[in-house]
Amino acid sequence: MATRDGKTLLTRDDWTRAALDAIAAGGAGSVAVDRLATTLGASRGSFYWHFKDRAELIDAALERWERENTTDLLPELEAVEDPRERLRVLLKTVYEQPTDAIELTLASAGDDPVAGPAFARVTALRMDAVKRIFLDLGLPPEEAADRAWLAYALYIGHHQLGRNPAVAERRPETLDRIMELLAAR
Amino acid sequence: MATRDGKTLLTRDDWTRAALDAIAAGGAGSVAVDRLATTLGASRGSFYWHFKDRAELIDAALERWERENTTDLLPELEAVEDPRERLRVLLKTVYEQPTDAIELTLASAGDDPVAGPAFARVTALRMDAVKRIFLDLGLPPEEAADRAWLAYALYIGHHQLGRNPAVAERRPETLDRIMELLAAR
DNA sequence: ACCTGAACACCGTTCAAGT
DNA sequence: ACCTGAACACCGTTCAAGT
Repeated sequence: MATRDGKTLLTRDDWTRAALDAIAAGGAGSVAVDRLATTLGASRGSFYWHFKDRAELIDAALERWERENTTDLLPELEAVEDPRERLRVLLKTVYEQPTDAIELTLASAGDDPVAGPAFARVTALRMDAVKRIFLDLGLPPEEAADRAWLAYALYIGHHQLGRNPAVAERRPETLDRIMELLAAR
Repeated sequence: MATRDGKTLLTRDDWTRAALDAIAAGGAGSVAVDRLATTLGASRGSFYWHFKDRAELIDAALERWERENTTDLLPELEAVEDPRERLRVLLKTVYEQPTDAIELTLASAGDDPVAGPAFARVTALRMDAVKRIFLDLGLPPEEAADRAWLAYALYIGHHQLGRNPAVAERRPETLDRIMELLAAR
């Protein structure tokens, strides 16, 4: 770790980690170069040596999250042989975990030039995994694709709805019935 | 219409309409008092005579949208007697209409102090209407509530996913199969 | 009653100058 | 190679002063 006058020099990674914390705490909108600089004990100017601009910082942060939360996790799920069980594990995990703020940032990203591409990559990987479940259940490809869309839209919508306390009260206590419906032949 | 030195005096409504346009064009984040003032040919200071702050402006804009897009529209849907047909009409409308930018802003609002309450109100009204469809189809209340959650989460997720061009390509061409699944006994 | 204009704070971005 | 500090633009908010 390089230093100067007893001060630790900052790395690109330091800024990225700080940005990811900020996103988790308050969404992409709350990433402020100014605030991060103060937190890290550097000047705003310093930031621009490591990154082209604010967008590049957010992109780097989301890429890191993507690796840790999707690319590295999917193989674990795919290891579950029985497709019905795989669906159950997936829904349960999704349902029980508190809503991840970064997940929501991505979901709201749409065609945003910064977060949009990250959202598209993550969604493609996951929706394929869900479709495979339905294929393994014996459904024809078209039907499997439809249900993957339904299931993934449910996932996104579920977390979006859960964010609002008043709305969250309407959430079913158990996903059993929904799970049955999704897996129906 | 009051004037002074040949200039039209602005009303609260003028600011609200301008804000709604801005939200539709770029989400709530793109509502800038500064820009609106320039557009309307007034100073920023003038704005603060009509509104307490920026949040109050956005709230007023969303309330207007809410009236025009939910409160006034639901009775029309409820007029459809046959619940199966009512579901079909609802899904078709939702599916065919291009994604409304304000709809997305609301969906991403979560527990945001400004847009959150508007989101909660709209969601409650609509989810009740969807639940009534399933009740009318003869499902028990619990089951009807579950499916209303599923259907509404699908709605939210569908539009969220559709925003991203790469993701939107995976959208099923027809909702027929999903409609069948949702309406299944 | 409604508006202006100056002031202050916050933040993104650039850049010459420092070590 | 990495950082500072000043500069500029953009924007939210306040407020004394104007009509």
